[in-house]
Amino acid sequence: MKDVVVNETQRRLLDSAEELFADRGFEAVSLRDITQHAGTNVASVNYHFASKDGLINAVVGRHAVPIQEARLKLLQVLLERETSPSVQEVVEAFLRPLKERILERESCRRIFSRFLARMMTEEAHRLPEELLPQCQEAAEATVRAMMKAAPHLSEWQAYYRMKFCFSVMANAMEQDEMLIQLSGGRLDRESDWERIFTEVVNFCVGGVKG
Amino acid sequence: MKDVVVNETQRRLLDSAEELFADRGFEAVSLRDITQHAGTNVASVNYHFASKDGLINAVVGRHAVPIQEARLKLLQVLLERETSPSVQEVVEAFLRPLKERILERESCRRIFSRFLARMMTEEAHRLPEELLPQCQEAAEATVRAMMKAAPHLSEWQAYYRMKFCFSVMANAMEQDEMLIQLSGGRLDRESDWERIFTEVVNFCVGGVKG
DNA sequence: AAAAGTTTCAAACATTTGTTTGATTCTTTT
DNA sequence: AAAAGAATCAAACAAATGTTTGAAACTTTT
Repeated sequence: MKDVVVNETQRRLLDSAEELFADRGFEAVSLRDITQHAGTNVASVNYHFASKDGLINAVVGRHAVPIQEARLKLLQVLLERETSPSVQEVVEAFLRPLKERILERESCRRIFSRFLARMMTEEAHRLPEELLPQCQEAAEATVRAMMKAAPHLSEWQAYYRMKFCFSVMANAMEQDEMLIQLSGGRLDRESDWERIFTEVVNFCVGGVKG
Repeated sequence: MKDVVVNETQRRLLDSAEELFADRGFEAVSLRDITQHAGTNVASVNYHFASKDGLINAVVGRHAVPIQEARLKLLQVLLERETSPSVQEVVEAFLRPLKERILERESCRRIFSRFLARMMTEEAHRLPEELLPQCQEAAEATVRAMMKAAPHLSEWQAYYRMKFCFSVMANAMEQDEMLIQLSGGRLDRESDWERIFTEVVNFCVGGVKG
């Protein structure tokens, strides 16, 4: 996963793709939409990223890589500390890096939300190989930290609860469109991300302690 | 949402579609795949369900309608009772009907998981109109019951926590493919649904109490 | 049994999509 | 400045998809 962008065209393609994907979803955006927005030729995507899938993975990777790095760093601090971490600390180490990134770049929220959903709509629910090792590493660290914080959990339980935490976070990242629709207008569009994140953490901490 | 299937062809189409969609996802399955599997003509889908989307909604609706009915019935019992329900009771009323249905018909699990993900990959994250009123009704009842069980929650919080519960349930319903991949084989394929559901409820109860 | 209706069917339609090609321009190396 | 390599481009490719059509077969009503 080399995230070094050597070429200006590559950067423009990534930026355009990110913007359009975030807005309309991966399938709804054609290569022609992207290249037009980026002011390049249709062939440029295949030249620089091998395929549309390659482009999607690159767009996601640009966020995922630094997030996973930050996540791992925070978790390692907790793991190397002599005193056991609290559940709250583990959950925050797991979720904060994603939250921070979203604060910096709003499109990251919608890209991730769409990317995760996309994994589920496809035939097999699999992470792209380029991202897998880092994800595994972070997942293992999270599980280890979680078991240190809540020793009553089995490894199986810890994996599932990590997954649950991630589910909550992922779904919280979605446009709240659906919640507005479901509440029939009782909920307005005014939910700021900071406030939602607090709810996410509270829910997950409660859940992990379960 | 008329779920009365008058026609034999309609039933065959729904059954075939459900099987194939569950296996491969909505996009990956073509109308030709479905009609071939059902032994009907390509045009039959458009004749009986107006469009592929109509077919998808009908497949989902066949499960969603009875689930929402059961959910509402359970919640109404809790709401009409003089003593306040416990959080556990509310969470179970909310999640059990879905779980039971999945036990009866396994494909329901994968269909729902895929359907929800599909909503998120699409341009706007919206429920189909046919399903909306029932979903709203059940959502409102859930929120009311949840606020009765945990009076410290605001309406805003209750809506979000309901959403979180649903997220956890929905993601738990996925193939655990991803978790196996993430754990690098430490988790085997042996996670039975009953056990997972218990975890889901525990997590959600902890989360709602938060 | 004729008429009206519903349902089925083979075939065609109309687009759209990601991808490849092969020539051309630009950049770097020798 | 010549040669080699990298990047861009217009155009064509190839294949799949949901949808429509209009006639034929079947069912129900009169």
